[in-house]
This record gives sequence, C-alpha cells and structure tokens, in this order.
Amino acid sequence: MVMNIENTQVQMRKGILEFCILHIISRGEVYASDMLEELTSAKIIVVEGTLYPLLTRLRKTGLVEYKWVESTSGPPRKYYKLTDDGLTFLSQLDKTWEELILSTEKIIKSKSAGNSNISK
Amino acid sequence: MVMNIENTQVQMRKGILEFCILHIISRGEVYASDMLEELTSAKIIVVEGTLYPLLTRLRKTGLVEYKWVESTSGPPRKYYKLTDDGLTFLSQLDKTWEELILSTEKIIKSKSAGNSNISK
DNA sequence: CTTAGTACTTGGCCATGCAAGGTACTATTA
DNA sequence: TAATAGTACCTTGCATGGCCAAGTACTAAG
Repeated sequence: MVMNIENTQVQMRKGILEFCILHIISRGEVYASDMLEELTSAKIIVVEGTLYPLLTRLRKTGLVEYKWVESTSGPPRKYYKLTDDGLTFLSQLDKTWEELILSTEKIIKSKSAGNSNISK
Repeated sequence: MVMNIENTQVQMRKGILEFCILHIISRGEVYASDMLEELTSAKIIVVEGTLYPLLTRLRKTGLVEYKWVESTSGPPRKYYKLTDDGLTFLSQLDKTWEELILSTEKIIKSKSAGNSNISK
C-alpha cells in the first residue's frame, strides 16, 4: 500500500490551492503562468495539469472570468479576474481558513490528558 | 456544475484530517469515538464513514497499531497508538504544516503589484 | 522549414471524503 | 428469553479533484 510523505503533503495542499489561486486573481488580472510563478515562489508546488482544470472549473461556476489578451512573445493569453460572486466566495473562504487554523492549532497544541479513560 | 462553499470547505479540511488524527493518537491511546468527540469539539467535522477507513489505512501502512480492550459498557474497542514510523511521519507532517501556513499567509497577505505586465 | 518556446487543453488514473447500510456485542426491560 | 436500545466497528459505491502524459496551436529564431 502506498503511504509516503509526499502523498500526504499533496493532500494537505489540495484544499488550500483553490483558496490561494482565488487570492492571486483577486489582486489583479493574471494569466496562468503568472499564477504558477507566484505559487512556486511561495513554495506551493502546482503543475499545469492541476491549474488549468481548476481555472476551468472556477470559470464554469462563475467565480472567475477571463479575456483573451494578445502577447508579443507567443500565443494569446487568458487574463483572469474575479466576478462579484468570486469576491463573495473568497471572503467566505477567508473566514473558513481562519477557523481551520484555529481548529488545527487546538488539536496539535493540546497536551495529553492521560489514558485514564480506558475501559470505563 | 456543483460549487458551493461547503464543498470547498470540505476540500480544505481533507488534507488536515490525517494530520489531526495522528496528533490525537500521539497523545495517548484512544479509540474511534474518542477521536470523533475531540475533532467535533474542535469544529472539525468528521463522520464514521471517513474515520474508520482512514484508521484502517494508517494501520496498513504501519503508522499506527491497536489493541482490543474490553469495555464494561458495550462491545470491545480498538485502542490506537502510534508506531515509531508513525512518530517520524508525524514530525515530518508538523514541518509540512508550518511551511504550508507560511506559504499560504504569504499568498493571501500579499498586496497587488498592479497589472503592468499585461502584453509584455 | 525546422526547431524551440510559450500557452492552453484533455483523457485516464488514483486517493480519499462521505452517505447509507450492515454486523456484532452489551444492557435494559418485560 | 425475547425485544429494544445503545455502542463500536466495517463496507460498498459514488463524487470530487490532483496529477501525469500527451496533444494542439501560436510565435520567433535560424
């Protein structure tokens, strides 16, 4: 059975990815390579095969929209920005993120209460 | 297409679950209902159908082990504890978690740098 | 015309959360 | 002993979503 640390790390990142990408888009119009660069520099490893389907999903659900912009150095790019729905959604996620941090810290910083409850 | 806030919140919790459960087990021998209670009180919603398969997976990969303990108030219980491998694994996850927090904070607290790079 | 670089897309696989339903043991009550 | 309730653990099947690998398309350089 497979259970390496890399796999668990991937699982940890999964839920955060959508959140981070919405934040990056919220700061100004960007295209996929901009996002990849920023995520990589923050040490959140993402690959194209993850990012593009995610952007498509966000667009289909109306959280982001894009426009084509010609580039002088290659094919045209899709520049993304948040919709109003996307903004609302992101502010809810901000709250969720804070609560998640608090919940997790509560678990991982709690000390042992002993094993005195066995066989009660 | 489905994209509600609940679904994304679930995604956020997913990667953290295994981490939190290993922490709970690391503090002393516990059985499934103990874990459910503690996770629920920390507002991390988990149900049996998630927890039991996860515990089975952790056991199969050698991160945890259990012993049967008779109960005076119902059927016997499986009391879990970490193996040496589990301890090592958990300390790596602690590091991953800290890095993930830092990376995410870096993304979500960064200010817009403007859109001056369009069509470069 | 070929090669390289950039940008976006897609099909298939895998890991995992979860709902729903099931088994088995104990205690209580009649 | 029979029925009911509570507790504990397990399993099947589905949906979500990350990732690998391969592919398409446009531009630039030689």
